[in-house]
Amino acid sequence: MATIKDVASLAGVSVSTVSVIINGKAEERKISGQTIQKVNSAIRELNYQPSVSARRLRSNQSNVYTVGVFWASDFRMSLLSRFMTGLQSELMKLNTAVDITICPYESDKLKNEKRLYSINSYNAVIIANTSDEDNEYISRNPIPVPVVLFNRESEIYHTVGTDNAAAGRKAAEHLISAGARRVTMLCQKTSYLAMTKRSDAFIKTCLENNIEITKKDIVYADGSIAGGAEAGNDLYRKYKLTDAVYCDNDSMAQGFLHAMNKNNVSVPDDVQVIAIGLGNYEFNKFFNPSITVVDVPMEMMAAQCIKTVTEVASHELTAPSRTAFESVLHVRGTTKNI
Amino acid sequence: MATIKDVASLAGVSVSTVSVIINGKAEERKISGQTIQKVNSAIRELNYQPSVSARRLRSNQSNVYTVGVFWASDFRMSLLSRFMTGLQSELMKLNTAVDITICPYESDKLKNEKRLYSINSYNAVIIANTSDEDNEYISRNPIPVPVVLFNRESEIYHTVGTDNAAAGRKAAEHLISAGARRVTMLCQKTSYLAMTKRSDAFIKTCLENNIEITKKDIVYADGSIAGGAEAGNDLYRKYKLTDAVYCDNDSMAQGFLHAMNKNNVSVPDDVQVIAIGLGNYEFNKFFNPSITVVDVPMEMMAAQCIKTVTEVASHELTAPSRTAFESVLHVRGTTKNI
DNA sequence: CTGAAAGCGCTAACAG
DNA sequence: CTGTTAGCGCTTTCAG
Repeated sequence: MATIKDVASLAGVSVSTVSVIINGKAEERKISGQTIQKVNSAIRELNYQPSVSARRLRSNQSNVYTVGVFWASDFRMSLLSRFMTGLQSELMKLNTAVDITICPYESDKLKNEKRLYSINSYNAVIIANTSDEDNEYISRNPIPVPVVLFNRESEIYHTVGTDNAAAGRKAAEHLISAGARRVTMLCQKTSYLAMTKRSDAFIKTCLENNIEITKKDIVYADGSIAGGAEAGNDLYRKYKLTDAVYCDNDSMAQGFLHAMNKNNVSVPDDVQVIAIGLGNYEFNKFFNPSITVVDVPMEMMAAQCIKTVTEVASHELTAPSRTAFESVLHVRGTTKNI
Repeated sequence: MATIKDVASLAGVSVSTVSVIINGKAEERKISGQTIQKVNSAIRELNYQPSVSARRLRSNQSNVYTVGVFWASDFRMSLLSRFMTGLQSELMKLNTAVDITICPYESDKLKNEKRLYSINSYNAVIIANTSDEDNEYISRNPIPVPVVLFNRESEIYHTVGTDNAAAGRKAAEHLISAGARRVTMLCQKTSYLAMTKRSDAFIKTCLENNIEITKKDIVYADGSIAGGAEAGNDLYRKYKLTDAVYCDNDSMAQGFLHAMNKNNVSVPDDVQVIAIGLGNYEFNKFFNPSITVVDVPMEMMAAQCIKTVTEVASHELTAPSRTAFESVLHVRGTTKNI
């Protein structure tokens, strides 16, 4: 990367002249047109980019606290909005400037993110959506800046999450109280801790109520809306529809409901549906039919991430902390009200 | 903001000692436990934060290009995902490291964003969702770093957008070809250029086809799903439902459709609905009923923002450029197929 | 075991 | 009209 010095020497002038020109003060300082020309062509030739770091440092405004948010770049991108909304609400309460840099990463490839393992990138990082493999990696290879892990568990990092087991249990309890007898689980292909916890609790609660869930009752799909629709169509075609379906996320539920609608399967009369609410609250509430969810309070969790980050920054927090928020059941149109 | 120097003098040691300790090399360098204690308590007392700028500068291996994305912090936050997906797809093609910092701002208050008017914050900025007022402000007060304006117009900045007028026209043409005779427009309360362009073209096209749209045919709502639902319920209660409704965004359409569903109004038999597709493509496709939209290619536009930014950076672009992508009509279940 | 000092890229005060 | 230079906060090499 070319520096201002390189530009200066190529143009045959001093650095300050270059600086003056770059910052649009050429007129004011009466730099000759010729010099401006020389400098500009040097800039172009070297493809010079001013260094923001140097400028920030110099301008003493260097104390912007910079947080990197590592977020999976797949279909979970659609959950980013809700997270950012939560972050923002908390950031507004702060009187310090905080820069939020989004670092999308490929699932299972968190190890390739050099910015995670450099002290030169961010003051702190928030890591979300880690797969089991990613989690394993970061637990073995400590990250050199403060970390808040989102909805996962860790021995060495701060965590902010929800009571995933309770969420699975709540979903099962509601389905059972609504009269479900045979249940199908719609899960995401790629396994991660939060899902495992929910699923285990769901299965356990069902079993306690004499509903057995075996391998064949679990369907794996892409975690997207399209994935849910595909699974729904598939179950319908193969006459495998049970009287209740648990979806490990709301996107799949939306797709599933679309498939039911297309196939004239009545919800909740023929099939009841409950989902874990990860996406936009309104999407579920206003879907046709409106979807019963155990909502994960993403905004509160996001806000807590910022709180934790600032507490760490102010050295109030030393040992890894864990904060969990309760998920909340919203009974709506896809389950029966008995 | 305390610096490493302050820490050093409070602890009564040298800067380098502090640095060594901070970076976990105390063992390696055999710093005495006592010194470590002194330094750590000084750090805590002064609430010391290492400056990322200084670190980045020093370790000039990471001369990261930093782009600020200014995005309205209201309900449009839900559109951020789609934008980020587009950005990311383009960033991955690059071989340079680019940091994307999200700067949420309050609509009409862009003028308060100091980071926009400082050369010390970002190498370039992308500005989205500007209200008319915001646009007016930034056109009068030139921003000192390269700017790409998203889906707006400007004399002085680069713009990336869509053919808004064409989008409005396409929506009208489709509605007309589907047999609409009396049309209601559902628009957002806060006016902004893209909406105005679409609306004007929509109205004009209707008029050309002998459908007159007067003030009373235009309903203003909050641009959210809830806003659309409220407007839908309101129209129903007041017997003001026409045979076709144009929604200036898909969120409002979803809410509107929910209201229709609740009130047992059949879509598209009783009311046809078409929307401008700003949000997630899948949400509209898999909604019940699936929604006919004129889709704004947000991902492509986002990708182009990055392209433009890099072209500006490499000095290929000098005069303000404008790039526009075509919106595309997806005929689905909320309009009749005649 | 600890400190002095150079230098990352940039801007601005001051000097010619 | 243009150049010299100090210094922003930090890390690291080299000397004690």
